[in-house]
Amino acid sequence: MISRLEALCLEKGLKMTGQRRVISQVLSEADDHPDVEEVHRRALLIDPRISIATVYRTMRLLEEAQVIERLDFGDGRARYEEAGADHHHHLIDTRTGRVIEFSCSELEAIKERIARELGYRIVAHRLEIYGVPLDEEEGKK
Amino acid sequence: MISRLEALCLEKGLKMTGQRRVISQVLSEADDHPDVEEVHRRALLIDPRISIATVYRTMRLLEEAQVIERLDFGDGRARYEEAGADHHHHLIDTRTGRVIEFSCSELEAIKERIARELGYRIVAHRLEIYGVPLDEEEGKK
DNA sequence: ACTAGGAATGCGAATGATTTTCAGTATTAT
DNA sequence: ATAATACTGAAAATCATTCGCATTCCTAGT
Ligand SMILES: [Mn+2]
Ligand SMILES: [Mn+2]
Ligand SMILES: [Zn+2]
Ligand SMILES: [Zn+2]
Repeated sequence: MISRLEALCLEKGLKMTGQRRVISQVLSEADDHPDVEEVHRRALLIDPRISIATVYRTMRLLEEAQVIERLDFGDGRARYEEAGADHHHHLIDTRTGRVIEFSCSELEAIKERIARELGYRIVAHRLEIYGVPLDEEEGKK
Repeated sequence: MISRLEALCLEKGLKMTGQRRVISQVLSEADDHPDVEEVHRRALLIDPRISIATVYRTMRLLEEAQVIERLDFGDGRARYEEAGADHHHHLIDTRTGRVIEFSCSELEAIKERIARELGYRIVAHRLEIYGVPLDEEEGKK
């Protein structure tokens, strides 16, 4: 039972160590956007001798290998998610920290058009929406 | 000759010290997106005894008072610009670091619609495009 | 399976941006 | 002018992340 990410690492010819296998598994099983500390915490449950430095190194390696994506939700730390899934963006509930994913082809098209009009080819982009639930608002009135 | 930002600070009832006056002036005169070090550098030209700690404190104060906006272009440090101007986003040239501002009401409308559909009211949002010039690409071919 | 050599790990120290602490100083209302 | 209070500079503290280095682990070649 090798994880999706482990398979990807093998394809890319990365040396597979025990800790990389564990971290790959953690990331393959994650359906959220964990930060490094959280990945480390989950990795320790599988193998209690993985150091945080190795998690940092591995996250960077996987990011450079394009198998995971680094996100930034405005607090100081980097969040990660498996790459390759459908392109999407995030709406962050500022009250609870809950993250909702969304995608919108119109948005992507407009963004492409804007870059083209400005004479640029897009190499990356980021879009995040921070919000509060509408129903909580009603409650206040 | 009090600067725009100084006027805003006075309106908000902030205590006006020499260093705040200087930093307000620097920010009022800026037409780019300086980071804290750069604001400090420019402030020192006006008054050479302003400490970087005070610049950090004042930037935070001004941000909380909503007279400036904090930006994040992906490198580790915060950038700032005067708030209140027309809402816009940024395209960052990854080769040169050049920043191009743009705005697009369609984009804003779609973003509002998405949030509403997800049951949220937007309290903040960010959109940046990172790109490389099209003409440089042609040159390569 | 065995081994050599290069790469990866764990630990702690180093970094870089930002914040905080604290003693001294400036600002504002009286 | 004075007192109360907020602000400042300098250095220490934080926090996330990276690095240095001695040790250990893979993997290709035997
Ligand atoms: Mn996601
Ligand atoms: Mn701008
Ligand atoms: Zn997109
Ligand atoms: Zn916008």
